Amino acid sequence: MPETRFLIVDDDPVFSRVLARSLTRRGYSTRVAESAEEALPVAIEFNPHLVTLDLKMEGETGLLLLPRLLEIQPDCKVVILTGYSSIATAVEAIKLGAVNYLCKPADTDEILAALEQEEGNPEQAIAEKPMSVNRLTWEHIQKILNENDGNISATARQLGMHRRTLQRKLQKRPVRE
Amino acid sequence: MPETRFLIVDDDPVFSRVLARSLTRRGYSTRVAESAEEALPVAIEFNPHLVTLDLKMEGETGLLLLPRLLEIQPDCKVVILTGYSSIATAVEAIKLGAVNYLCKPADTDEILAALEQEEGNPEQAIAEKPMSVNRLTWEHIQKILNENDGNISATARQLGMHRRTLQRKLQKRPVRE
DNA sequence: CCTGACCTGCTGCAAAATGTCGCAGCCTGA
DNA sequence: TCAGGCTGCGACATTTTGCAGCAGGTCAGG
Repeated sequence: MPETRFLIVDDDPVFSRVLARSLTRRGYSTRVAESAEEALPVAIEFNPHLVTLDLKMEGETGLLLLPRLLEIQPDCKVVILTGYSSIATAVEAIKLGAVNYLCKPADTDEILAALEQEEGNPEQAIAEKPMSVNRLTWEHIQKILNENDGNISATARQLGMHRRTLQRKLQKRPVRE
Repeated sequence: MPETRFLIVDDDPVFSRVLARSLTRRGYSTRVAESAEEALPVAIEFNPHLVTLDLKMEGETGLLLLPRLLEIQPDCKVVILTGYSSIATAVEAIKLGAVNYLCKPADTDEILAALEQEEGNPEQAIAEKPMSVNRLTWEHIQKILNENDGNISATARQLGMHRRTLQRKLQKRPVRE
């Protein structure tokens, strides 16, 4: 079988290494880029079929890289993989052409499944429980932050909360559950 | 100006009515459907330009309705609007062709903004203030509390917050801001 | 009538989150 | 180069929580 080239874009070396090993063992040819800036040239040269892309990285965000990646490699499948997930960025990512959006931690099987999932299946189960207040708050913050292009000060003002507080909230993980 | 037809698909009559009034006041021609089943014939006859679609409804889910709606009206813009949001369904919805995905509670401005976002509308009258986190939280609490017939304990459980905390919050004002 | 299962209000305390100030470094447009 | 806006962060006084309990009330079944 012809090799399948897999590009991992993530600034967490530990995560990247583990994933890369796991993929290599499954027969993929893998490459790792540790930032959006680094990823672009690698993508041009490596010409990957599949990509996992972290959103929150040092420097440029993955959301900016995504369209450029697809411009270069229109056929490659990109799955977003992030620890700071939110509906707002998920919507953005899918609109920009990602084939799926996963929350870390995600194991290799999940990632591959997400990449291979062809068309949307409307079967999705809908959560029976309403969102927790914390979750709702997180989603709202992400959404407004997004609208403000990541400007924390402006977001805090609109949200009627102190910049310091927003800052602290953002450093934490999104609400699990 | 030619009328813009707006279809609201939601099984919460209170919500639908409020939204419909608000939209009518802004010059839209509105119709309401209370279930996915009911929405289809209405859509065929009404031929809407814009749609808000609730995911979790009695009977069929909105996610199943979405593709059929777009089949009938390929040009209409659908925004998903639900209180039971999740990243998984958000991804699905966007893949299936929704232009956006919002978490309830969302006000009329948000909904319209979400619908227009896609249009490459460079204008983007950005400014309407988004809801403050506190207000959002308050609205959400009220809604869940309502669904639970005022049962504080049950509500607290669903909301993932301590009963005592909910209790204290409820004693305070309805959020000044 | 008693009992168990829940709800509700309320008190106290310790832990965690927030509101405030301030400072220094960075950019950016004037 | 300067003014002004953003960002990260430290420190500290306040508030807001999470938790554990207690007493009373309601309701359904035994």
